[in-house]
Amino acid sequence: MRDVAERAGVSIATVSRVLSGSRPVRPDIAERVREVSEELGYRRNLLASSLRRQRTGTVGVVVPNAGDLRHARLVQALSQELHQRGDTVLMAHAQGSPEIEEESALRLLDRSVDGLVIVPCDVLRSRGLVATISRHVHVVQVENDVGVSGVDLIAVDEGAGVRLMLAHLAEIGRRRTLLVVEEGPEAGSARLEAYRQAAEAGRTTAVDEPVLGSGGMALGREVAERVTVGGDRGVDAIVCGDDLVALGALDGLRARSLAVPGDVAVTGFDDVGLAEVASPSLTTVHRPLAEIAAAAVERLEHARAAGGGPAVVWRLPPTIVVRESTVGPD
Amino acid sequence: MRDVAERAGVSIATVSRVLSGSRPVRPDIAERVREVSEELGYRRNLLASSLRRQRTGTVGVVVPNAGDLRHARLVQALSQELHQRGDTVLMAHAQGSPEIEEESALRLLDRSVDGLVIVPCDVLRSRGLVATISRHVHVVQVENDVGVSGVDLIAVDEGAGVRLMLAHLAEIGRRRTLLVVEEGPEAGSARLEAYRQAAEAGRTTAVDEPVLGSGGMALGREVAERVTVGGDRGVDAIVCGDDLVALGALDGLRARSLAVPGDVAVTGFDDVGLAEVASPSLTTVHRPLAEIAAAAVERLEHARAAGGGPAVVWRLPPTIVVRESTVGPD
DNA sequence: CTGTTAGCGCGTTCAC
DNA sequence: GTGAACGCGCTAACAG
Repeated sequence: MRDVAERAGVSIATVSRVLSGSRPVRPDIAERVREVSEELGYRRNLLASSLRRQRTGTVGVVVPNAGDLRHARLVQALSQELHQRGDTVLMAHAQGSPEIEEESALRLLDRSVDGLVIVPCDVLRSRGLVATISRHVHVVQVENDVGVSGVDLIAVDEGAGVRLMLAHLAEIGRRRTLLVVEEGPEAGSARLEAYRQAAEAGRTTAVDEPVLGSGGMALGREVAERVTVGGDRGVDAIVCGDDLVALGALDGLRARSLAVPGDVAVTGFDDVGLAEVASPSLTTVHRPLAEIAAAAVERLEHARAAGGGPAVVWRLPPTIVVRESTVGPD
Repeated sequence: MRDVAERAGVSIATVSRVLSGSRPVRPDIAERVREVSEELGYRRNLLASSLRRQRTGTVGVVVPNAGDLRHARLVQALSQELHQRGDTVLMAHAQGSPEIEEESALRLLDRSVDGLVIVPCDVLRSRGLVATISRHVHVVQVENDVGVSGVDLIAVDEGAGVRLMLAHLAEIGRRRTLLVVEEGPEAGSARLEAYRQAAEAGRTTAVDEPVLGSGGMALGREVAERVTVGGDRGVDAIVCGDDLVALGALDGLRARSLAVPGDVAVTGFDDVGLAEVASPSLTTVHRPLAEIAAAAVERLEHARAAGGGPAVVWRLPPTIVVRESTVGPD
């Protein structure tokens, strides 16, 4: 920076002002400074800048598992959004372990991130971590709520997703449904609740008790292999808690030579890459990751500008994507 | 840090030495310092440390598209590997555009990353960027080679993958193969070449000219719909350039009510999540992402320790994962 | 082994 | 509008 200042015949402070745009500088002089720094290939050292300004222009992103498509897409959306605002992403992934999550998150803190968005990997065991870091930096939780007061939460409105799907099914004359969701305190219960309410309100008919289980694809396959399909007592649509389970269901039905959606419709949840490559492609609830990312960044921006303010809880409405598994040729 | 020094009755330098472990300190004193800093909840400011040491403990990772499963898994593997070494990941994704890639990478440079691993998004148009950044920091390219001398390259040995797959097929009596790959200067040609050589050497029979095309799933579906299967002139295995194409092939064959692998086997390439959820599950070439990540990190470590040294080109051998689409029940 | 001091490269007070 | 000097928090070099 000294070199640039000398070559441009100005002081080092002027160079700083031109390059950071922190204060007005005479246009001709500014132009000259820019030329010289271009010429010398000079770039300011953001480390020094950050140290001085107490702001780094970096945001920490912590996800349970970076290799999972859902989180990968979220990171992508966040990264894109942050890039636009001139920020850089410091990424960490918990590898499914609260211990690693904690260590990673603290490391990001040590690097003085301006904000942190985290998908807590365990609703219970991540709680202390979120409480701690939220005392140092603005934190926004995504998806999972660990229940620390004063911390933002951005999630999708799971209940709305279920209602949307049931409405679609009702519209195409499928009211004899079976719900299959993965167990877990997280999103499953909200969906279950919404489903039960819909059944009580008569917007769908719960042919059987909802199936709770685990095992991803295997769960769906298993259910599909034993469910009674068609007729007065049978099911005409299997509503799955995520796309992977739905894939399993498709597989199980195929093994029985049942047609989808001819004999029975199948629906998923997430729409993060699996649904469109399934065969038949899956009608599914689309998780609005771009909107989630935008909302998270908006909250960080807000905190930066307005300081504190009360925490918010935003449940964003998902949309539904209709594909072959409910209205297809079969 | 001053506070800690005072409370522990030592100098600020001693605190630094204890916490960074840069020099031996008397054990009792060290213990006391650690206690005090724990007590005060003190954590050293890595920004200041980095500024002083000219090393940040961060590594930049640039991928074409963070939402793509292949790159997501790579980032995951890298992140894991780097976490172990105590490093943090600064992530950027190019969103498919060389311009954004360039801007992102330069930003990472401005943040003084210790090293950079990049999957160049365009073999031609990313060249200048790689040349530029490699003058400032140790760069390791992954997958795509932009052809700048002196820059490491870690990739998978595509030819070996094809040979492995053809050997497996031959072993189960499938020699009448058809190759279907996506066009592109990148990996496709290496596979094509390996295939042709195998055909000439009589290790497989190319029933027809290899199909080059684009469109992912649609490409595979289209080929499957028109290919002649079985008999003296037909195909008994479709070898696809990636799992998505293979998925399309499965779909196309299903539409014709042909059994996989009964009537014809299908194989993929990548094994990053799609192959195991396909139905039937896909026999595929496994891209060794963990090994690639480990190799990349090893190179960075090497550069850190040994300084320069000549650049390396490592083509890692893939493995083959046998699933239902070649040896299944059908 | 420990303390003192200088300075990493900037942004920001102040005076002018 | 511009320049000089201080300090962000830490580590490296030296002296003790």
